[in-house]
Amino acid sequence: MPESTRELTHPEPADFVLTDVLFALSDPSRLAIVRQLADGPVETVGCQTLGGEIPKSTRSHYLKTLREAGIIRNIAHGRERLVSLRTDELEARFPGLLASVLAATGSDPSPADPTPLSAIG
Amino acid sequence: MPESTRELTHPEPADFVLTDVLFALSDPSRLAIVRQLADGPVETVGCQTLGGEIPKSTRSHYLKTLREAGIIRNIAHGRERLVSLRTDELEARFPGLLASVLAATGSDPSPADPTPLSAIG
DNA sequence: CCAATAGTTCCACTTTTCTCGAACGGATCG
DNA sequence: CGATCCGTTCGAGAAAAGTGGAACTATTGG
Repeated sequence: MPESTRELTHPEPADFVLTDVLFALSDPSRLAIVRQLADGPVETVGCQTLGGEIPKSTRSHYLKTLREAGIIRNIAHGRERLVSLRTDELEARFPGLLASVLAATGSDPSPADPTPLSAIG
Repeated sequence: MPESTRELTHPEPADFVLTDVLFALSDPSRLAIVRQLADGPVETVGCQTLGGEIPKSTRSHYLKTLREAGIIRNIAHGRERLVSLRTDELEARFPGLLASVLAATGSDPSPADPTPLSAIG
C-alpha cells in the first residue's frame, strides 16, 4: 500500500515567498520546532514529539504555517506523520537564509534562557 | 550645536532578538524600505523618501518596527531625520542574515516588481 | 516670535494572528 | 467492523498588528 493517502499541499521552491518564510520563522514557538528538526538526531520525526507539551491543534497550526511557507515537509506515514526540514530546497531558493537563522545564538527569548551576565557587557 | 536633541531609543546589538528581526523583515512594506536603504545610492536618507507615497504616520510605524528590532538607525538631524541600515551591527549579531535576505530575488510580491524572466530560471 | 516643516505619538478602527476545545477522517489492530 | 490512535480542520474568543487622521513637539526661517 502506498505510504500516502492523506496528502497535504506543499509549495514548490519557485513559489516560496521570502516574507512568508521570514514570518513563519519569526515566532519563537515555530522557530523552536525548526531548531528541533535541525538539531535533532534524526531529520524526520513524528509530529507529537515537536514543540513540547502543547495542544495538538496548536502544534498542527505551527506546522501548517511552516509547511505553507516551504520550510518543512509533512507527509503521511501510516497512521502518523513524518515532518522534515526542506533544507536543500530552502537553500536553493534563499541561499544562506536558513543557515544564518539556525546559526544565530542567544536570540530566542525562551523561558529556559539564563542570560548570563558575561554575554551582556 | 549637537545634531541630536530629539533622540529615539535604539537597542544594542547584544539585545537584538532574532525573532523580532525576522518579524520586522516579514512585512513586504517594511522589507521594501530595507531594500531601498540597501540598494540606494546613499545609505542615509531622509524619512520622507522611503516607502513611496504613504501617510507619514504609517511610514513612521514601519520605521519604528525596524528601529526597535535593530535593523535601522533613525537619528535627528536638523528638522528632518536620517535613516540608515545598521548593516555592520546586524552582521556582527546575526552573521549572514541580512545579506541572505537582501540577496533573495523574486520573492517579494510588490506591485512595482517586474520579475524579469531571466531571474526565474 | 510666529509660521512652516518634519516626523513622532495618540487614538480609534479594522484586520490578522494566536490559541485551543471540539468535531472530523484516515489508518491500524483486535 | 468497532475501538483507538494520530493529526488535521472547524469554530470562536482573545490578543496583537496594521492603518491613517489628528494632535503634538522640535527645528528652522523670516
